[in-house]
Amino acid sequence: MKAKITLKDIARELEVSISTVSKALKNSEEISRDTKEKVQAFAKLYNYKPNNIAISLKNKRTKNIGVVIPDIVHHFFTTVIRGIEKYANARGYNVIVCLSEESFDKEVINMEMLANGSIDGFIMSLSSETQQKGDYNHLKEVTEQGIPVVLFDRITQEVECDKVIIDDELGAYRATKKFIDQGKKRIALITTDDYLSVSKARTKGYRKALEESSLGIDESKILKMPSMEMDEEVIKTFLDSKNPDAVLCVNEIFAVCGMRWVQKKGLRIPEDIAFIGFTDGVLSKYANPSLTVVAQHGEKMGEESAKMLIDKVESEAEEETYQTKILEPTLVIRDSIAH
Amino acid sequence: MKAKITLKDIARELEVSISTVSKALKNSEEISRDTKEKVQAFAKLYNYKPNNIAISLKNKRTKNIGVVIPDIVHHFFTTVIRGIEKYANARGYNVIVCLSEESFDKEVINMEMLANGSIDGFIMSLSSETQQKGDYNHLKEVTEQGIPVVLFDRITQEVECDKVIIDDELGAYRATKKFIDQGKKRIALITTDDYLSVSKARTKGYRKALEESSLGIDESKILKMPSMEMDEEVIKTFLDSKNPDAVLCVNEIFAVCGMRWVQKKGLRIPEDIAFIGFTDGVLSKYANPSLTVVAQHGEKMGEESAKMLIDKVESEAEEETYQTKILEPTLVIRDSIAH
DNA sequence: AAATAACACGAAAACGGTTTCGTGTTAATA
DNA sequence: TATTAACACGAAACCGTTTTCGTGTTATTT
Repeated sequence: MKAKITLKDIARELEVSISTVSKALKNSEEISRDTKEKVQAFAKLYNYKPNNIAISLKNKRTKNIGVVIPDIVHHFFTTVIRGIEKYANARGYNVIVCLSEESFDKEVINMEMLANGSIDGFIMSLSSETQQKGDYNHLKEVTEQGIPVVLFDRITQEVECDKVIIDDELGAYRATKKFIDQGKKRIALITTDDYLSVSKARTKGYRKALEESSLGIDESKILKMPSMEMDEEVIKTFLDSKNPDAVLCVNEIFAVCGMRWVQKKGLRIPEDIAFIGFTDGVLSKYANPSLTVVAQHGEKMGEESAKMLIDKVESEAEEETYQTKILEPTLVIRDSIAH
Repeated sequence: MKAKITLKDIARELEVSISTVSKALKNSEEISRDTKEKVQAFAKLYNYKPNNIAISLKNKRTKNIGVVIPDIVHHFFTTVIRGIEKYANARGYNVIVCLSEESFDKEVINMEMLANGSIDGFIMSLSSETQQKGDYNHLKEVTEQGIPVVLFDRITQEVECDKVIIDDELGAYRATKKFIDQGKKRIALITTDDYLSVSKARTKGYRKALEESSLGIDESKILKMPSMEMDEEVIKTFLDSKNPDAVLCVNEIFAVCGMRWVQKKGLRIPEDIAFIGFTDGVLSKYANPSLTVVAQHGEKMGEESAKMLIDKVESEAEEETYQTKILEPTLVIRDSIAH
């Protein structure tokens, strides 16, 4: 086992000072060509690499960014991470991933763990519990400490920071409009409770489209799933009793479950009943029939978030100006609707 | 913006030395009760938290572990990360995720980035390119530097380190056996090229089961997909020409595509043709019909890997003894086979 | 020959902690 | 009263860098 070599080692071996070695390796004008060559050759020979931790301590920059998300086993978040990772890596940053698992406490603990020097900034999406509680003090604390934060997707207006979202309302609006244009009359919505910012926005878009049409809103055709957990029975009962001819779902899973059930009953998709979901994940692509979805462009979202964060981190100026970037959702047409 | 407070700040304010503050906060016996109370109260009031970087530099432990995987948008790897994260977090470690994206170069670069003090150890799964090249010098280098490494799933025998795998051969064997027991006669295999350690093992299990039976092996019934990318046409042609009555697939996607195609042709699943895949992901669960799979227990694998790594990191002893943990795969029976 | 400038390098502080060892003060002992 | 022990704290080294500033040596200028 050959241990890592340090500046001190090189200095001792070459009988020069540590500062000389440091400067020589940085090709400083201060050092003679002879010495520089000697030092650099030696460093290469012994594969010298500066210690990241020491550098971090010195310039108070870790080149790490902390990502706190509710759940990683979720296609959307996974793609966001990929976007973040790719972009951050290209700019020399590493990504520390923490999972809140939809828990307020874990979110707080994770942030505290990272906020003591481990990272230069946060990218995060709020846990459902946090959104329910409406307690954002942990966020306010880190921003007050001068640590930049970028919120994405599940955000709140109560924290002043950069944000990246997709226009969920618009996405739902367009999807619903699509149904209306195709002559669907009994358009249902399967969503979750309103405390999730995204579900709320999607419901709003759904309502808006219906209000603008001659159909109007039938409150009974809106199913609010009590939890994030799947409960197939609830969906089945809902579909059986309301008998919709089109269903908008706030995620893939609700849609796929719904499709499976109505097919079992002998209905044809999309002739008898059409489906549109949210999130362009593997499920939608490989479902039978393949599912039309409102794509959220997670990877793009990750990139944008990372860009905003790193730009802020690296900007000297302490501007107190924050922006919210709104990405446009797009409808990915597949076989679960007519086309 | 209130900046973070340091030991020095407390010392100045309270007119004691830095060492006294440090000791007082650690409840050292050396310090009088009076002073301790005073310091602790002050620290709490100003919400003092030690700087992680400084501590890391001092005791040469970062409490970070580096995870390098080929792809994060892949259910199996995602569950592994979750397992790692949960376990590591419980023991006070953070997880830095790096993506090799199946590229040898990125794998090397990522490891070099992290190996300079940023992490205490690696958990990784080899990129396909690395397995193809058979070049493991980057791994050998870090282990020689004394950085512990745990390889999982996609491993190699050429590097001496701890390993966690599932018994892929056994999984494939059992799945194939299942087909045989159910009276299937034309059992096909859809796999990838052999350079992936897992595909190789699975193929071996498939062969073993057939050899033991009266059926024997029909080489033409083995389809090696040229790349990781999906190519539906290849699968369709294969299924059409070989007309199998059972198909074992090394992942979910091959299986789901196959199912969709044969259903379109009017075949019944599982009566006319049965399917078993690998990886117990969302696809299998929500496919139509739901897919029987060999579950790989990614989360468990992640936990085990994290446990092995952290144990090694924290063990003072420099034992040069490595173990390979083999997890048992289990068959998750769903509607794509008779039961 | 003396003054000045350029050059090449080293000493030391700093980042924020931990830890060893030394020391001045007080209390207990002989 | 002199000696010793216990107590409470501080100085300083250390982790591995970066960076400022000072300085001795040589080369250039007048």
